[in-house]
Amino acid sequence: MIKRKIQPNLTRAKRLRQATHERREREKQELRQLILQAAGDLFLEQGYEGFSLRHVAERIGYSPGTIYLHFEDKDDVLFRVADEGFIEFGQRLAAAAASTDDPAERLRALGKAYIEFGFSKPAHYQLMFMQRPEFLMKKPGKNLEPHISSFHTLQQAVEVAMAAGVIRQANPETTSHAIWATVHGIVALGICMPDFFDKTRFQETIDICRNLIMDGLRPT
Amino acid sequence: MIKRKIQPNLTRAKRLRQATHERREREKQELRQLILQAAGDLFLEQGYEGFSLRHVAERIGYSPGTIYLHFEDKDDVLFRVADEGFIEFGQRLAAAAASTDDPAERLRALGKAYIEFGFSKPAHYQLMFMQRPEFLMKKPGKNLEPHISSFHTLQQAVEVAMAAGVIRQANPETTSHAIWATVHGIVALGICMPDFFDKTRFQETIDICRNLIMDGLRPT
Amino acid sequence: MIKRKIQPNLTRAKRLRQATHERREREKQELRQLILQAAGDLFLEQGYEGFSLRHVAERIGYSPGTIYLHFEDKDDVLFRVADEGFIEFGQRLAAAAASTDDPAERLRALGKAYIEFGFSKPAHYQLMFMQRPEFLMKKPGKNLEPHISSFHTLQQAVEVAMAAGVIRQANPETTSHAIWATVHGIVALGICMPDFFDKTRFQETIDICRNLIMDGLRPT
Amino acid sequence: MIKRKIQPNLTRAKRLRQATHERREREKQELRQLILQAAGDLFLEQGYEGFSLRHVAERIGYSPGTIYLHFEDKDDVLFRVADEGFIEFGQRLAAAAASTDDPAERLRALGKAYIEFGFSKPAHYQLMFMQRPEFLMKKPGKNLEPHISSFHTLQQAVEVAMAAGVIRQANPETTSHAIWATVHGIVALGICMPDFFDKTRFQETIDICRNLIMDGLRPT
DNA sequence: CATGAATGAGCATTCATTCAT
DNA sequence: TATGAATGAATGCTCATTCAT
Repeated sequence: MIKRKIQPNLTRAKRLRQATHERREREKQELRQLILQAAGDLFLEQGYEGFSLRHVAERIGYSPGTIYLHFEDKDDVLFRVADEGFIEFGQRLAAAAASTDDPAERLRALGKAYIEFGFSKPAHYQLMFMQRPEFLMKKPGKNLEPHISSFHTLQQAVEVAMAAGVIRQANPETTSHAIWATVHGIVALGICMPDFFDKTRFQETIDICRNLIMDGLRPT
Repeated sequence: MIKRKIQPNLTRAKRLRQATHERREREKQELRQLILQAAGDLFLEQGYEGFSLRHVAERIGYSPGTIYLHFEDKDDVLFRVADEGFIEFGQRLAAAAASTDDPAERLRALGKAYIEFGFSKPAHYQLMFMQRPEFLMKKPGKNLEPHISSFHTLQQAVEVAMAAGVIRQANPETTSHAIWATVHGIVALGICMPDFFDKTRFQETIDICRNLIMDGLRPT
Repeated sequence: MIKRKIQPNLTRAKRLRQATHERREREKQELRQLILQAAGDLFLEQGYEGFSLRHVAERIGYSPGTIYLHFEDKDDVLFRVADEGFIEFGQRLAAAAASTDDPAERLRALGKAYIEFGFSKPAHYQLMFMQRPEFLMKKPGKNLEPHISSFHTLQQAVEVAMAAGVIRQANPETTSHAIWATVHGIVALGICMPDFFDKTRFQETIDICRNLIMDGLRPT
Repeated sequence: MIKRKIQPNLTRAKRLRQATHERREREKQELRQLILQAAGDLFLEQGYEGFSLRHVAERIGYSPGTIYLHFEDKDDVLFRVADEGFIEFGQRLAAAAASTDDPAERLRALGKAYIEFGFSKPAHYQLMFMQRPEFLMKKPGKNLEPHISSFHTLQQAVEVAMAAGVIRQANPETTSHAIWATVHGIVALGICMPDFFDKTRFQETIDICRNLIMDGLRPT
């Protein structure tokens, strides 16, 4: 009798604890996201130099110490911001690659996706490829793909395009790197010197670059 | 008699003062150069945020205040580092342009010079085109050409090449920008991720990029 | 049963938190006061230019940064010192004005209070009326009276005395200013040149000044 | 023969040396004055805090070190600025005292002169009586009257006025101090809070103060 | 006499990080 | 889990002063 009475109680307590734990976990993740969000914003507004954990904390209404409950240190915050960027970057590239079966079209879609990512998340882009390039090689955690793997999508598309005779035969890796350099150049200049290029003129420059790649790699 | 005696004395004194002045001026310039040199080195080693005037001073064995005898403030030091870069950059491009009369060859020479500059002066390059892009638009002093004028050389070469039918007709400005973006991409990646690209593989990538430009712009 | 048990616990916790919060608040105010106290002392000892936040911090045994947890910046510290002065100043004048109903006596009481304030808080007085006179016009915070309002007490007493025929009819504002100037002169000299006036002689000088005002303003 | 020839030569040389020495002395004094002039101006513009020898030197186009050839240190420069002030102050008071034989009129003239000095040389006045009051007691040099002696003029006028029955019998020293305090109050407020008192209103305040003194001291 | 280079000390301020509560 | 107080180190910059030339 006593058991029966207690057992369900225990179970209920267990469930409660479970639920509490879940809620806490969720809240924790939410705060984590809040921090990363604010960090990205601040980084965009103030640049690498002006970025400080104090400001991030102030912006989200928490004390500076709180951040250390969710991240190891300042560098970890930055790395996680970049990490988010790499995740979205990978998704966008994957989506672009999957959007068509035509090898040439796929290359164009990848370039477009790359550039759109850069301009839609300039803070992340700078962190990922300009300010802290070592983040690219760092594994974000156990059992997680390294950031660099985002580039496999591009290299695979290049290999397919070569096989299909759309672009000339060459080392697929260096060819991918050349394409990467070109789109990176476009994005980097566009982000760093927004005043130098006016919008319509810049789109024209992008178009030329795309032709550069597509025509320049055409089989002879 | 007296005159004869005194005159030479005066002249000698004059010469001495002149010589002293010249020596001082030379020493001053040397220290100025020393500071800029150390600043560039430090910038390269520590990155933009790790860069501080105190470290520069320490490195050259002077007190922090001394730097202010030669430069207005921290930003002035950085700007002068960039300025030096722009001067050499302009000279290298000009030399490349003058090295041949063949329009296509000239374009290749310009690209080569650009890339070589970037890799030989990576600290300067980062400052000029990545960390402080506004330096590009700033005039270094009265009666001095603005930094941006370095690009005229490229644009002129593009115009000549178009006129000669070496590359396809298009807006010369946006075409130049596209070429710039491509070479910038190469240099930027190469500087930021030296570990990612090994040397021989990277030269291959550069070659592909050059072909990209030359073939991609070929008249249809 | 459970409820009864938990409720008191919650309440106790609540009380604890409340108590903690109050203690912290108290400690915070105490440190704030400690800083202001030390700042006043240091200001008095070293003068305006010798005053530095570092010294204040050192004197109270805290690190310089700590001061910034309690005040915005150096100027804020000085302003708050002056602010404290203005508060006490206003209180003393108000008490003096309320101390008697006789208009002439009230004027005398006000002068006495003014002078006593100046000599009891010389650091504050200097800040308020000599070194940073602009503090007089600055409002110390939202919904708080501006410092200048401390003078209304004097002007009102002057108006009352005029109405009562104790002092001659004239513009009450300029008359107040003249009285202010006289007492300010006494205090300023007394503070700045403590060695010049010995105590008993100085009290005599003060007496003469009081007579100056009371007799000099007597209706003709 | 030889002697006759040489003697005049020597004399001429002597004269030349003498003349040179005089010119140098004159130039030296001129530079000294230039420094003091610039120091006063700078002090007026920038206040006590903002005053620096570097700025003085820069303003007159000399190097900072040069000032040390003419003054002992920063404090000496300030003292000499004050010294100049005391000299002019004494002269103005003396002139005012000599301007009339009427004892009452003389007191009025002295007050007027004091106030006019304060407002015509506010930088000097502040240094002399507010920022560095210890300068008042310091002797400017051997065989030179101490600054404080400027006040004898006032005290003598007070004694004469008392003897003539224009003001009431009392200790002449403390009576002088009371007068001093009143005019100092006027000048100090007028200098420190120029925005607080508008011009015409302030003249009225001055008038009241004069009446305060003249009427307040009238024999009973 | 005057310079100009140099110093060393000092200051206001910011920040990443720690830790008791 | 979160706070908030505190620190210690760092930074850009200014200045009085010295000294060889």
